[in-house]
Amino acid sequence: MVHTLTIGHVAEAAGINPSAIRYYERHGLLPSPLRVGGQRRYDDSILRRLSTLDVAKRAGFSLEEIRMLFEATDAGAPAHSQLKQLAARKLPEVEMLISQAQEVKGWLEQANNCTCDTLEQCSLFERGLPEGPCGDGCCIE
Amino acid sequence: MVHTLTIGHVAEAAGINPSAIRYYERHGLLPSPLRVGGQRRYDDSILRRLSTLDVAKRAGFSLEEIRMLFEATDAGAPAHSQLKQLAARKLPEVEMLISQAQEVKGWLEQANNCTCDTLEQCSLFERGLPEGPCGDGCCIE
DNA sequence: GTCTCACTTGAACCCAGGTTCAAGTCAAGG
DNA sequence: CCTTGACTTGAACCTGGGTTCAAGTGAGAC
Repeated sequence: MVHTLTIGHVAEAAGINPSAIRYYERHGLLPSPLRVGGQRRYDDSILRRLSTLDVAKRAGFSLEEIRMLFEATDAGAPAHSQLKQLAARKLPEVEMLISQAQEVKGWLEQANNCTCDTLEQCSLFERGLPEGPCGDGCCIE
Repeated sequence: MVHTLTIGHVAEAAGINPSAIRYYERHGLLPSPLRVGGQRRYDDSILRRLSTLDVAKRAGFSLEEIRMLFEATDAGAPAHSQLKQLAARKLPEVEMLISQAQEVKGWLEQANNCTCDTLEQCSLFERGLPEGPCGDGCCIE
């Protein structure tokens, strides 16, 4: 493990912009790397970290949540328990998102059969979709 | 239909902030109301309009899309054809959202069974979720 | 010496959908 | 006349996840 990768190399290998790497570092998602002449130098382990970060992002975790996950496991906490905690928080959110999206899908399919000439007479806009248990507009943007 | 409602009354009746009503008006989603001493005065029809707006928002349309919908139907275009056009654009988006969210849900459920001590060894982060046909992070925020 | 290239930094900007703020106006009530 | 309260406006701010910009630095090639 030699520290030879510049930020540009890492960015290219990970398929992101250098600015994103600096952003992650500033926000505590990546450790401060060695510096050579002021420039960041990385070893291969950064790539695994970035890939983990990417998976976690796509799993719906916010950067703040990922930061806490990294912080805890870096400090020696067992990954599985941290992960379970996060998953337990996220699962209901995702399930809600899915059920809301399915409502919306049903509404859109009905819209495809609409024959109204004006929006005022259209029953699709009568009360429309149920608001969902999480209040207005928090699930579908 | 008398124009007696102030913006505050309308806001209360619709369950939104007066600032939101002004915001909608500025962005062409609501017609410019009568003014009495500079103040906006509305009749009941604004409530139907706001409710339609709300349903459309919850159906996943952006304010810009809703603006175009209102503009077209206010100009006499048949609502059903405008609606179908919008729905045809939105349906694939919503379906994609649902399938992505279901992937995420599956991942989270597996995370609940994880026994790894470190994130590095955890196969959930190996390649993780598929990227989905719409590229990185466009579907689940 | 000087060219170029990749890097460094902090600050400003982007998106949507509003909210909040400061400063001003209007009408009614006392 | 003065206060109070609701309204008016434009401008600035907020969220998250970065990108872009200006100005500067370091190192290697010529």
